[in-house]
Amino acid sequence: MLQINKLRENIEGAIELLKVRNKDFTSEINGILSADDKRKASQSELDSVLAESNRLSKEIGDLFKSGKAAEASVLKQETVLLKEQSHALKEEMIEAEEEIKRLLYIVPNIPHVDVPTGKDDSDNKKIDEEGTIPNLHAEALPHWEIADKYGLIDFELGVKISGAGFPVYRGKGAKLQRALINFFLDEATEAGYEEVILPHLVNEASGIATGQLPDKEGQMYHTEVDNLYLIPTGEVPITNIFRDVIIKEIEFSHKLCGYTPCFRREAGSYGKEVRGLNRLHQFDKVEIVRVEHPENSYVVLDDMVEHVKSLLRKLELPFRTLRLCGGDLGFTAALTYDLEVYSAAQKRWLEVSSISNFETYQSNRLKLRFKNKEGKTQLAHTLNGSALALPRILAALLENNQDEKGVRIPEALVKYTGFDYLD
RNA sequence: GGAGAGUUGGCAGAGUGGUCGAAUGCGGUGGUCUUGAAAACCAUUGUGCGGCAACGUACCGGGGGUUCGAAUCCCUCACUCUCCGCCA
Repeated sequence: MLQINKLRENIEGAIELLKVRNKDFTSEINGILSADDKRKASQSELDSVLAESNRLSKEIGDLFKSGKAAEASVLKQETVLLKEQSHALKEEMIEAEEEIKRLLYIVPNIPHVDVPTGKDDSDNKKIDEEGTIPNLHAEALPHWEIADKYGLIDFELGVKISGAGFPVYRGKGAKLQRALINFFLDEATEAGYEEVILPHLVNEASGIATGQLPDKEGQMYHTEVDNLYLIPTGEVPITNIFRDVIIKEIEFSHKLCGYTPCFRREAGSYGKEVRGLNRLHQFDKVEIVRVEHPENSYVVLDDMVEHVKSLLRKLELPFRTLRLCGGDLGFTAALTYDLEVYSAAQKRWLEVSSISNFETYQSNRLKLRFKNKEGKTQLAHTLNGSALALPRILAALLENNQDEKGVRIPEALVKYTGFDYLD
């Protein structure tokens, strides 16, 4: 959520930048500011009432000790009124605080100046494109048919065990999956990220801190009995490592990576968009997360994009980089780059990574701070990205590398798979 | 799942209802001493909110209550630990 004090420094500027999201937040922001004024006013008043009441309590204590019970009970009368006042003021203050919170939860992050205008994903700005799109032979198949033909994935079996969107990987398909996970983790570790293995179910506080709750409750699977949520992305447990943490400035930067399965309800998805591996309820992903000094975070964002690009190059996949436009930018992000690979048989670009700088939007909810040079606590910047999400990578690998007899495994993966060709 | 114990500042660990934001030790930071370091000694060292500041106020797991006054008493929830049971 946004920082009220920062907002005050440039109210018009914030409203202007938010317009890139195709919505006017003037009334919400004014609401926040006036509720904050109200909060301050009632708190000041409350503080002085409490100060008076504390003073009286001390006096009463002293009087009792010196045996002046009669005088003490006179003072007691006075505290009754103060108590009533303080209750009323506290209620006022809490009311204002709740209003602030309610509004802060519905105002998204302020987009970076570089965020292009646009309505939806068709307006995302292409930054670059690399690799060559393969010319497939006449009988080229989409990945779900390849997966079926060579016994790599059994979608029907997944339906039997769980339901649609829960594929079963078998044999070399499973091995390939594990190879990709190991490859991504090794590459991230090589790049200086510390690997972590974390819980796949998280509590409510974690969901709130990274912004999935309360706004996107319907996206997550929820276990009623224990009140835990299945993670929709590794971002949630990894970033929550830093909840309620004050780090020392010299401890920048933190670089973490982790493999997790991701669980998404994807309510409302249907049709060819969700065919095969395109959209699943459970999928595997390696996530990279960074906690950075505000001065460095945009350099770091580029560095993360570079890392992901290097993975795609090693996998020999054609890809393009997009800067998300205001209409497509996630709620909590200030700037996001998407990387898409070309899936040659489907003739579609598939999003395989989304890399974002959240600036202080997430850290404000996380209470993730650092001590700056003046010794003051200040919010750190958080960033994360997929490096990478597996299913669509697999889809592109299968489709792009197929020939009449089978599928070629890219060189970089062979030491992980132990085979270089699927047939 | 059953029985019991506990939750205090970065950590360890005191705390009779008022003088407790909280002893003490360790750690951290600054300094003295030293060629340098260690040791020793001195000082300092939680977070939020309001305030230019002085200062005020809140926070001793969360929430509620009793009281003029709660870290301390009561209720409730969560979590942790120990023993027993079950179990990969």
